[in-house]
Amino acid sequence: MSRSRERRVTSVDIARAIGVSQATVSNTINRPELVAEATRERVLTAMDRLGYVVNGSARTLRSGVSSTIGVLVLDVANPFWGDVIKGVESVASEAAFPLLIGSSNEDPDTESAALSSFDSQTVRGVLAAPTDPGLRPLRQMHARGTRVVLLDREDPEGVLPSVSVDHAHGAASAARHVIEAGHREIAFVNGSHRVAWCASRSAGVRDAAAGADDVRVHEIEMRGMSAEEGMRAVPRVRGLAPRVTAVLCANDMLALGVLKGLIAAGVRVPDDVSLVGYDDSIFASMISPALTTVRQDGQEIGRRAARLLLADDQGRETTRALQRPELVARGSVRRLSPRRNP
Amino acid sequence: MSRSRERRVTSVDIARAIGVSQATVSNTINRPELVAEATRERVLTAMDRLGYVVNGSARTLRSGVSSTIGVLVLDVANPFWGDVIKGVESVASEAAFPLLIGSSNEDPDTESAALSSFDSQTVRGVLAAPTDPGLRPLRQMHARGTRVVLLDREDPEGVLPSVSVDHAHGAASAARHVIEAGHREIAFVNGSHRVAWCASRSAGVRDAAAGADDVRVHEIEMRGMSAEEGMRAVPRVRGLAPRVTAVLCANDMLALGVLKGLIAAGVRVPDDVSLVGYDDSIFASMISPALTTVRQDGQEIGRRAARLLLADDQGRETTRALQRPELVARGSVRRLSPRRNP
DNA sequence: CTGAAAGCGCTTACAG
DNA sequence: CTGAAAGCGCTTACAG
Repeated sequence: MSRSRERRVTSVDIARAIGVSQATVSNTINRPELVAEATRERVLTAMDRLGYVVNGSARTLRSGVSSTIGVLVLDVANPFWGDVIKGVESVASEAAFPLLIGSSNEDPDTESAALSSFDSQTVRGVLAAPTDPGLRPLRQMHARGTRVVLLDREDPEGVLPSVSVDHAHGAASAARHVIEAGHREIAFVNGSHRVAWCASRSAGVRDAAAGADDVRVHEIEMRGMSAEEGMRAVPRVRGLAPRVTAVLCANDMLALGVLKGLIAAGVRVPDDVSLVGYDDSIFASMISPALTTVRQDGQEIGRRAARLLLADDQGRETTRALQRPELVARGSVRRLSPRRNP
Repeated sequence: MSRSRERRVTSVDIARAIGVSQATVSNTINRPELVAEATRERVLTAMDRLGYVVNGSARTLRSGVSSTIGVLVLDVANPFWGDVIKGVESVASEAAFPLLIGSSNEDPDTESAALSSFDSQTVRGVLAAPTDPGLRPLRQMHARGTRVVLLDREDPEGVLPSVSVDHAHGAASAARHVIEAGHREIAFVNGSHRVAWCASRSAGVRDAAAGADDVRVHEIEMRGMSAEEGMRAVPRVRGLAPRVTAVLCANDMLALGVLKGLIAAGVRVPDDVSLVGYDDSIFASMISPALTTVRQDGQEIGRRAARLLLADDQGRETTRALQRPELVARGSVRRLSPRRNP
């Protein structure tokens, strides 16, 4: 009835209740092998009966380490990052490590605010997909002894470990797929090059094009990577048509927008123009035509990053994990010419 | 070079550096109006120069309150919950309140583990979408003085505040839409009734059916609510056919699976069978046919819940916010007969 | 195997 | 307006 906020029960309460010292209570939690079986039983029973839950702040303050992990993503509402978080969560919760979440929305100020908030919680480690190209705040935390693992991005200076994706490889495989199908004039609807992986994907596409004859890539750099931005890209794509016969996109959302815009303009996919996305989002196989795309496994990235963070050794061998995205061929690409090599 | 984990700078370091007391440092952070302008300046400058960041554990331990908010969702990887988290995050980050995230995956044990982890962090409050129908752990936390706001669910006993969605209303509007279009034999592919809102939606569908003549609802209760489960439901739906002319689903993912299964079986949507989803997921407008569905705004739920949690008063008036989902009519429902009322 | 004591870094009355 | 002191709830050597 009353909103009596009863005082929380502490380790002293437990100790008093059964006539042992506070140290013994602490030991049965943290070093049970030091405590006699009978004593341990009594402590455990009392903790259960009184509803004891350890005060994490006191523990962290005293021991100097906490078990919470900070995760900084670009956008919590984006399903890819949701998958990454879920992957992290699955390994962290096994070890009973709480997760602190921040979303930078690609704003460096928001990012550094989130990181310094992690810092003041003295997190055990940070998993971060940084926006700030300089990685300054992360390097500082690392220098101060906090473990850091970069997500979906490598450290150019090679000091911070990372779990990233070979974006250039993924984008190149999309480009090769389309070139293989006989396309020669290709548009690439990309996000801003200030986003590291957009730049990598651009490089991948260009590499693939350079490795083939007569291929030309027309890159269109958009501000965002939403379906709306994809629709906005369509007039520019059509300005390039009819020469352009294939459109590559930096993600499935852009591809969705391009598809919608193309259909609205009476352009048929893949009959008139072929289309390739990136992400293999949940809907990619469901739209019509089914979208050819490139898959990267967000949960796996999250799991590997969390394991890397929690590994005792963090040896340099495993320190730069690189996932290879794979092409998922579906119905949105049309073969233009017979294979050149029979 | 060296992995020297330099000791973190503390408020004592700041105090010593400029010859003031620790209390003055603390005051310039927490009660700046008590500190002379000149002193304040010196403290601030020193903090900046030395790279001071407050130790949250010490602060929480001493003051007895922390600012971190625990958020417990059913599944971080589900876009709806991603939206909710984003909404929470947007108001929490304004107030510089860190977010602790837990994902129960609808398992009561995982849920109570996450909650007790929140508990030991002495969170300022908890936003939770509980799986445990008894709400026991949440009531305990509430009794102990922790603020609790239920997400997407009401407290039957009326003591815990909540921000929920009128699921019955949403489901009823989907059913009415289809009845209005002339359908009389309706399948409802639902999740488990142990999930509170699945039960509510079931009630809403039945209510709508009861309000019309000759309408029969065949509910199919699945274990999960993924696209895979939706595909698995198709044989059972077809067992009901050809009588059934419309299929309602508890979410868009199920609808997606049903759609896929139906197409694979050569059933045309909406020509042979009409289909309605729930959520208005990002892909709903993009699939073919565009999915008629019911929209609930996850970000708004998150924002309202966070505001409710942080409100100083938490008066009883605003304490049970209820969002009304709205029907989004698109192409997946076919009108069977002319309107009955001209 | 158990206990007494110190101390982590803050905030908060309380004096002055 | 500023400082000295206590204390939040733990963990951790250290004695015994």
